[in-house]
Amino acid sequence: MLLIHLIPKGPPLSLPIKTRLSNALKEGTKADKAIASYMSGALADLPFETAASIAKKVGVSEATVGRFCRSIGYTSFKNLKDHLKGDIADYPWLMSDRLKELQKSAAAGDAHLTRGMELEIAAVVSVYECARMPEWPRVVKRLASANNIHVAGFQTERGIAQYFANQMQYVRDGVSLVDLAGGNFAEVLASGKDSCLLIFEARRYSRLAKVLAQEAQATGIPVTLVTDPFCDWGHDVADEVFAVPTQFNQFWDSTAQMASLCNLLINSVFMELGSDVEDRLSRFAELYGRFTGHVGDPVAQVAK
Amino acid sequence: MLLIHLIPKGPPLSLPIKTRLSNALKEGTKADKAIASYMSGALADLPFETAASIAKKVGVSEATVGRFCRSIGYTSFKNLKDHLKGDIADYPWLMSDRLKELQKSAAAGDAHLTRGMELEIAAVVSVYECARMPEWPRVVKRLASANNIHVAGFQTERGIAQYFANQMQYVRDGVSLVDLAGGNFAEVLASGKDSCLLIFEARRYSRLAKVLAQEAQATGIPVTLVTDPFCDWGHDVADEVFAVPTQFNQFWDSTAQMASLCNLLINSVFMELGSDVEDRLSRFAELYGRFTGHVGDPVAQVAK
DNA sequence: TAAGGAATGAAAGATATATTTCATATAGTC
DNA sequence: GACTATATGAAATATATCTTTCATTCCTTA
Repeated sequence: MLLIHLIPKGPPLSLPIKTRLSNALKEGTKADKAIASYMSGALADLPFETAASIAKKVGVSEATVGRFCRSIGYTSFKNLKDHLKGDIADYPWLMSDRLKELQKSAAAGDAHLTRGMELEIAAVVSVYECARMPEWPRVVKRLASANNIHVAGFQTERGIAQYFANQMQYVRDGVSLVDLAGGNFAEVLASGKDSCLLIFEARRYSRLAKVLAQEAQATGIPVTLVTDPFCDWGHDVADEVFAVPTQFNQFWDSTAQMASLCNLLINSVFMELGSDVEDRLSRFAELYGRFTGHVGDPVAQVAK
Repeated sequence: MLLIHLIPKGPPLSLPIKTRLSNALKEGTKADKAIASYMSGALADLPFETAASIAKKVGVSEATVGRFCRSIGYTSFKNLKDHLKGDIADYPWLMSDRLKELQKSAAAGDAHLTRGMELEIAAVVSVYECARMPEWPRVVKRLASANNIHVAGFQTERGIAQYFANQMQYVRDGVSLVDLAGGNFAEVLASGKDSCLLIFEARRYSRLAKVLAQEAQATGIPVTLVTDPFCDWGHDVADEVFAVPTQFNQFWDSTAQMASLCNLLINSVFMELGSDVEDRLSRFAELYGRFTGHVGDPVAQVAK
């Protein structure tokens, strides 16, 4: 990168922005690549960004963003945005445009897929409805205060359970993923008074989930169940049941949106714990070193 | 119009912008109407405009544009632009009563949450856009035909990787989750010519993902990377990169929507494999007995 | 058509955003 | 490993953008 400012350096004439970005992706400096990479991945968001907001996200300085824009041929970030408008005028920024675009291409190919997307969006809405249910705060309080949290998921839901457990472990101690290695659920059932259990279940693949819930409840451990809308036994064996839609026009059910619920739940617990958890995250940050300096990681987020 | 500034006057919270504009078009003052009219006609250009630029076009003063925005419920023109991003609410299938209900209760409680939901919905759209990218069919073909599929995810993404692997295992043979137990990636790198690698990564928490990708590519194994939009090294070490949004107004990033991409990918592979996989699933169904008779499980779905 | 209230624009003030400078860090070269 | 050139970030500066104040205009209504 040159030091002479003010003069756009890059490809002098109007190449499309995408081309410029992918050139920078190959030839640029480290920071350049980072910026170019983010920009090309989030083209649709660019109009809403500022040099500073991008800088923060990719972890470089505001100045560098400005310099980068000059290095690929614009005079400034603002200038880049201006060109964005005309340069690829048909690129959709507005969600409604993006949806139209998808529907258009669906007409050619598979409308099936677009219908699936609509269902999946509806599922997201459902998930956020869960967060407004009267039992939600109760679950959150329990997950924040209990001594032990056991998280269970079998078959295809094991991944979801693990996802939840892994993240929750950042937020608090005493979170464990229920393991079947021992052949029974001793770890859960013997874990003392102040424990609770969160089960992810769907498709009735696994009888285990029901058995576990029953036994836990018999032992006096509160049970929260995240399942699909077809589960008929949930309310009998769980203190709270959250139903997440799973049918999105795909060849079989998808429990993907349970992951969204996971994060929502974790976020609520984080809020509940308040500053306690911040200390914890700072300690983690030191531990891992590599956390620092990136927005979007716990420390940076908590700090703000 | 009131003279009290600072307090947004209009419909208190999250009605779609179009609705607000058309209300203003009926009820507003002369200047309001002019602005509303221009804005609704040029929604797609708004991100590039400033209060001043609109003022000039419409023939009012800068101040009036600001006041107008406040009168329809935003705190400023900039605030209006912010809401434009990810504003999906005027899509008929989203105008479900449930969504309206949520938005209403958002007025009472946390608009924050509803805003997060909108962002998450936008992420779903992004995911489905991935499925229309030119590299998508290539990845699908590879995942359908390769001898071995290695799936990797570290730290918080391990759960996602597991989720994908577990489901993919129903669809085809030779799917394995990369394990770090051995301390290296021998299992992947020594797995022969016809292998491929799918990595879930985010937040730069894990250097491992990059190392793995590099080594795999050096060995001639095709690498597909699913990551967040902030990954700056993806394009260097992966044959295909899919960026999934991760920031939903929560205290840290959420990679939940990667799970949605997982299912989409699995579904595509299923389609690619066609009837082969149906046989496989039937065999599974017999094996597990308990599958049968339930809507939403593989057999029932495939049958229909 | 005069009076009062609301709406508006001009300009000053406040804030946000971008650029430049300069000191430091980094990468490449011998 | 020292030298050079480039790249980078922090802080200062400049610029753009938005908000507020206040005087004026416009509208309504008696």
